[in-house]
Amino acid sequence: MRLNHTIEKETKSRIRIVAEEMFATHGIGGVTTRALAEKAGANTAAVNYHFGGKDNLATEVFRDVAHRSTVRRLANLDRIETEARANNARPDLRTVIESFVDAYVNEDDPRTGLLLARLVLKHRVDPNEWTHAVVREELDRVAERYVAALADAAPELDPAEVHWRYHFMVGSILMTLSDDGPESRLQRLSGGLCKPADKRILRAQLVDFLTGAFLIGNQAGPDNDAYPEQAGGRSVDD
Amino acid sequence: MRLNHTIEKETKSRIRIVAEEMFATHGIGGVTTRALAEKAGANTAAVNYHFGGKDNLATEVFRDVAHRSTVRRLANLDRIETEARANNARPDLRTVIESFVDAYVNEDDPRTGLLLARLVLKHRVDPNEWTHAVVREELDRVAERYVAALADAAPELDPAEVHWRYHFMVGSILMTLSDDGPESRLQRLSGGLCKPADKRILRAQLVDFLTGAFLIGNQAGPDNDAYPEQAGGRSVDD
DNA sequence: GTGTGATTCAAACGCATGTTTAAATCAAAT
DNA sequence: ATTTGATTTAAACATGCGTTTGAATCACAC
Repeated sequence: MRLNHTIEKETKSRIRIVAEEMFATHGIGGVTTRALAEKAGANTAAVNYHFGGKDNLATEVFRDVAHRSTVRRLANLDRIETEARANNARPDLRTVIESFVDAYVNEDDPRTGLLLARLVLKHRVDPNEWTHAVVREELDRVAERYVAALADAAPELDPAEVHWRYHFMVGSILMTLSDDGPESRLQRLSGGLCKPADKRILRAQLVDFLTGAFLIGNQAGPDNDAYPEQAGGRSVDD
Repeated sequence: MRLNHTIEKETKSRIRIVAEEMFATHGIGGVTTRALAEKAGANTAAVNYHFGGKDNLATEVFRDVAHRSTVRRLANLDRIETEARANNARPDLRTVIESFVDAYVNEDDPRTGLLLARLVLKHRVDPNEWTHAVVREELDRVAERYVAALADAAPELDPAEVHWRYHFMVGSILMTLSDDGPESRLQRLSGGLCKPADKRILRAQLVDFLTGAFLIGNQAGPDNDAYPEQAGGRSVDD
């Protein structure tokens, strides 16, 4: 085995670090083996030599990111629930939501949330062997625990409603995170009023939005089902 | 010019129809020229002959879908606002949201919403010349009009907040639509409790969720900023 | 029928990308 | 110095894709 104790880091480590950085910046599909190797100062073949292929590298990177976020969120939930039990109270809805959002939107570590968004969006747009594996094996646990916590914090909602709203919540968070950068649609349409890059404000806005969304009291208005008409009037036979 | 009045439709039309169908089913990146041509009973070269390339075909299909939905939504908004003015009242928040959701989630035409979701998600995951053009030229108008209508219907929110929440709303709708099919994460995690394929229920759930999300009354809880700690204990110094 | 322009077709092209190969290089052990 | 096994390298390979080509075919006008 090579024991290079010189200044330069091991090639494998450099590739791993550059990969995470590039996946966050350019998205998963936007990173080629060649560009990645070049930026890491390594040969193209080194990626396959050390990781056994691009997919394995991506799996490793995203499994790690997902795992870190999962551990942190489960710990947060544990703390919140323990604290609530100590007070003989239900966990506070806003607190639960805040802790969830915090894992994605955070001034200190904007990359983790962005990477998670990239992962899940890629899994949605074109699912994969490895995206499937990472999502199931790393993210499912968090979802289940949070659904339970939300059900506990919002006891007026029945179980199905909690599931629906949890997924709506994830959707709004992920789509907003993927709207980062100077090309941001939100920033453009708001005429610069909203800056998604400011994670502090983004987080506050998300928490306000989502807390309201989980509160009950949305009795159907008088004219529900007011939009049955459809463009072109297609029939319902497909 | 060829004037084929026989039973079989023109090749161009067949390609166009099959393209829309396949884009909805497999996503934009999941459709190859070859597969498309085969399913349309045409030669691979026919796609380029009739449309001048895959991108042009996609542009045409999605511009059309986006345009139809835009026209319909603007008409709906007009009607709502006219009706409100006639009653000397603000437009009803729930009604506005309902009309927005309706364009994406509808029992009669599930494909339009799915296609719109595919378009915007593709634009997010890897933006393009043509996705950019279609989004800007067909969807921006709707966004602006709806932001205005929502601001009118929820006067307690200041303009920036309305923009934020509009984009959160779009996010939850699109992510949910892209979670269709038997592989649905929502369906799996809810143990079959939620069926995204049932557009009727999906729409009702979305409207409930979003109406709550646009209501004010989310004063920050007692322990706001309760999650400054970050994995590794980073500080909040930016 | 013949000519004409539009359309269809099988085949090939060009390109980008992930991967493999086989030789060269390196660091450490002997 | 030699050997050894790990690593690095340039180059080639394999594949999937959108696209182009040039000949064949078709519907129609004359």
